[in-house]
Parts: sequence; structure tokens; C-alpha cells
Amino acid sequence: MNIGQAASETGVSAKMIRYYESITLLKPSARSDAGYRIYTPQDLHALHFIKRSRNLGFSLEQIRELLSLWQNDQRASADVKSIALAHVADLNRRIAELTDMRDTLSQLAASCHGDDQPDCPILQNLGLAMGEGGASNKTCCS
Amino acid sequence: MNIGQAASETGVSAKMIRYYESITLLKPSARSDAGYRIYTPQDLHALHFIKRSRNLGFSLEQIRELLSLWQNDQRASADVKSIALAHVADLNRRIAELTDMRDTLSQLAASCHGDDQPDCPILQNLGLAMGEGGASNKTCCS
DNA sequence: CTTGACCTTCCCATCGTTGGATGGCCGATC
DNA sequence: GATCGGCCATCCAACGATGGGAAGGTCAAG
Repeated sequence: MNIGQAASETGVSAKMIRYYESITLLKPSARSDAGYRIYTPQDLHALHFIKRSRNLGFSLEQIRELLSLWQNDQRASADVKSIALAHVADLNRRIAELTDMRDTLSQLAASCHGDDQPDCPILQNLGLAMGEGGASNKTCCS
Repeated sequence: MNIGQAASETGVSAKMIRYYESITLLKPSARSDAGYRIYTPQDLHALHFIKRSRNLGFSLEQIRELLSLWQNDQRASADVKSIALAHVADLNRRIAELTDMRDTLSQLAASCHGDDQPDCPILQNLGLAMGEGGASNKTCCS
């Protein structure tokens, strides 16, 4: 099977397949006489693995480890679980960050009239220095 | 004030200040005879604005728009609110994505023994093709 | 034989930030 | 005055993952 077909069957673009090969995330595929890459069902399986791991937000380096465990019959499931839990922790950290941003911004937006007048609590807040509190009467815009 | 002091006062690194200037997010600062950048309190104020906007996850292009509105006395607060709400929507989209990932992965991790045995539902799931359901008896590893 | 779809490798762009290399400037100490 | 540490200047490169495109070879159908 050629790279284009492998791409459409796995949802991994041909560009990415070549890239994964170049960073040795995938072992080099077989080649035809003309130099075309040829993919076996096993190769597709690995591509599916990568695609699914990417869908779960694993980095390529994490996937490199996961692939190595996947292909190792002697693995301990604890090693896999450890990577997964570390990634869950990372996801939670990022979710918390984004949620904080959203809550803050959402609150600011709610307090903004959103009309044709220039008064805007959003801009007002963005203009504050980090240390300045909301109720402060400190002059901020010298 | 030199760039180093401006950096430590605003929390924006000197590298970033120079970068923001290079992409015309900031207007070029004054210079000393020796070519050193010199920052006024007004310049610091703009840096604070950028820093705070970045903390809320705005892209530099969005900040460019926000800065322009900030400096425009004739602005309509509706324009600011519109940018803010668009960003809130984007944040919500990203939060939902990450939450989906976390929930899926968290569930997988919970079902993994995490011992020294090789059996691992996580790897098993990652190895599945997209279309394959959990209860399927379809051979996946030809 | 030509055409069009596919493949190859190579370089460039994104986005925000950091790091490093190389060299000039400044203030203090010897 | 010379030297040294710390700051500043510019430029170039890298990260991570992906897409875009150029220039050229290959394949199959008409």
C-alpha cells in the first residue's frame, strides 16, 4: 500500500507519516523499486496507534515511549499507567489554567455594556498593573 | 529606564519586549546615546497591558487589536466585548477538547492494574483502529 | 505519447518563547 | 588607565506539530 492510501485509512497525513519516519518515531517502511514507500497492515496498525495517541493529546515523545512499551511483550503495565496518569495530571493542569482564564474573562465580559460607548471594564482591567486591586483608587494612568 | 528594569517590573522578559517591538506590537522606544532602549511609565503601562492580556490567553494578534482599541478614545465597548467573547468561546472549545481527552484517558488508566504484568487496557485501546468498538471481535492485528 | 494523479525530497511558515553567539557600553575597582 | 562583571545591542537557531509548496520522478489510463 502506498503512502496516500495509508494516510487516508489512518487519518494521518502523508506529510506526517514521512515526518514520523524522519524522527524515527516509525521505522522506515519498505520501498518499491521506484522508491515509493510501501505499508503493510502492521505499519497501518502502528499508524493507528499513533493517531489515537495523538487524539488523546500525548506528545510525540510520549508516544515514542508508549510505542516501545506496546511492542515489548515484557512490559509492566505500571509503566504504561504511569505515563497515562502523568498525562492526565498535565491535562488537568492545562484545563485548570484555561478555566481560570475563561472565568476571569467571562466575568469581565459580563460587566461590559457592549455598546457604542468607550467605557469598558475589560480594557480597564487589562490596563491594571498586576499588583493593583480592583477597588484601589491609585492612579494608574499617569 | 533600561530594558532590564522594565522587564523585571512588568514580568515581560527583555527578549519578549524586543520581539514585541520587532513585530510592531509596541512602538519603538526611545534610545540613549549608546543605543539602549529607554522606557517611560507609559511604555510600562503598555507592557503591563500586554502581560495581563497574555495571562488571559489572548494571542498577540488579538492583543494588537485590543491595544489599538485601548488607545482609541472613540472605541465602542462592543468591539472589545466581541473580541473577549470570541476568546471565551475559543477557551471553552479548548477546555472541552482537553476534558474529553482527560476523561477518556482517566477511565482507561483506572481500568489498568498498573502492576508488573504486561496486560494493559490502555495499550490495548490505543492499538484499536478508530472504527473498532470495544466489544468487537474483529481481528485487528492481521 | 500525453495527461493527471501520485510519489519523492527539500525548504519555508506558523506561534510564542528561549537560548546562544558576538560585540559594544557602563560603572566600579585596582 | 586597564580590567572586570553586568547590562545591552543584534542576529540566528531551536522547540512541537503541522501545512504549504516547489521541483522533479513514476505510474496507469487514454
